[in-house]
Amino acid sequence: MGRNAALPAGFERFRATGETTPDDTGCGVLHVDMDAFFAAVELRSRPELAERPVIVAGAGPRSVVLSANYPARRYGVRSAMPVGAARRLCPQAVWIPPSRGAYSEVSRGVMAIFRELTPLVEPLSLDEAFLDVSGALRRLATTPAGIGALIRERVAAEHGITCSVGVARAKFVAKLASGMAKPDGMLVVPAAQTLDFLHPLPVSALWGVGKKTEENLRRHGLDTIADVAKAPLDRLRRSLGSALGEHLHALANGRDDRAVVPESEEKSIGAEHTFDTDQHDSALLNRELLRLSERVAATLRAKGVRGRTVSIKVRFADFRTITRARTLLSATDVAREIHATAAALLAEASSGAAVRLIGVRVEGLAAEGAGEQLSLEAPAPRWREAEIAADVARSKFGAGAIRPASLLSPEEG
DNA sequence: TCTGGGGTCCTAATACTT
DNA sequence: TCTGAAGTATTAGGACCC
Repeated sequence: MGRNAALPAGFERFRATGETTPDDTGCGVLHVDMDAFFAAVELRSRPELAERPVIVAGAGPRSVVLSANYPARRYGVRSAMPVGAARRLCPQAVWIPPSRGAYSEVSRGVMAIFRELTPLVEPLSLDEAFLDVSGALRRLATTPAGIGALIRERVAAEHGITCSVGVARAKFVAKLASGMAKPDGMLVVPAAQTLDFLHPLPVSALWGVGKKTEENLRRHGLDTIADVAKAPLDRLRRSLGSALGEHLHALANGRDDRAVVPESEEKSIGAEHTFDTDQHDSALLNRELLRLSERVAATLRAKGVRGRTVSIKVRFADFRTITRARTLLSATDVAREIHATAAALLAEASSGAAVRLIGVRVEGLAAEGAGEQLSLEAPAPRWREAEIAADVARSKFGAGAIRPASLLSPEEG
């Protein structure tokens, strides 16, 4: 998926083909990105649809497009587009509901291929990853572009989907390159030509520049990456804040020494739900809060972590969004506790306005048992044991096997 | 067009501690 | 006891990513 920039004029020289490959000396970073990932996985079992526009999206009236194959994209369909808009652009498309388990499985297989080649694999999502291959070149007796070509062959042969690869000296350049290589291609940006590659591109190509920052930069007369590179650092700091200003200035000048980091600990775990129609009923909102708390708690327990801060998110009918958070005395992975805190936060924040979306998140995560603190509050172990028993039952008999009694109890409203 | 669900990071204001 | 400064934690909101 990712951001797809069409290959600008003159950039064909960076493309690696069967015949020619640009100089990849010192280009230790690969970015690999599956092409139209969810749609591609679905098409493996329905190859007769390959030439037709195919859209993967949920069924709800407020769903958005999760993935669209290239025939659908020719009609202007993009991921994250509301389904209504996609249907108007391409009424003849074939619609497929998402099958998340299948995507996770293919993702695991693809990541396993990467890890056979180098231990330095940093997944960014199910369908893309950075690889640092600089330490693997001698062992594999090849070049970075050689590894990229090998990955493309193996992913296609073993998983029946295509991917695109960017090869560069720095992470964000590799990421840009893979986006421009799409679909089913590979771009190599020679280290010495990094600035030639970057500078003609619009500021929106920079990783971290979205709609707002692009508007801000353009308001200041900065349209291309070259403009940002030449702008005085102080001016960027003033208009963007010090962190973003310094970051973008460095990127525009080709400086990005962020390493490829294989393992990173999760900072938060959450769940949220958008209602098909806006809701006023506080009892219904509270029941949804409990359902989401159950999901979050189950995920926390499955990952062996607990969190100290519970936050809720409420999006009203007019799309105004608020968040409220409360930090507990000790970390928890118990749905009862998460829900009690979330419900209190909702009661304090609620104005009776119609609610479009509600969400629960637990932050400040630490491994189970790490730095545990004695709590003076009523002990939660009983609830925790009950919830763990429910985890076990669900894993044996399916997700619907256990309905939390508390979902139905009158005291919950 | 009418905007999902999972996250991360940054900033600014405020609260708390020393 | 009051006051201020400085450092840290918490909270809220926003931008961004896939």
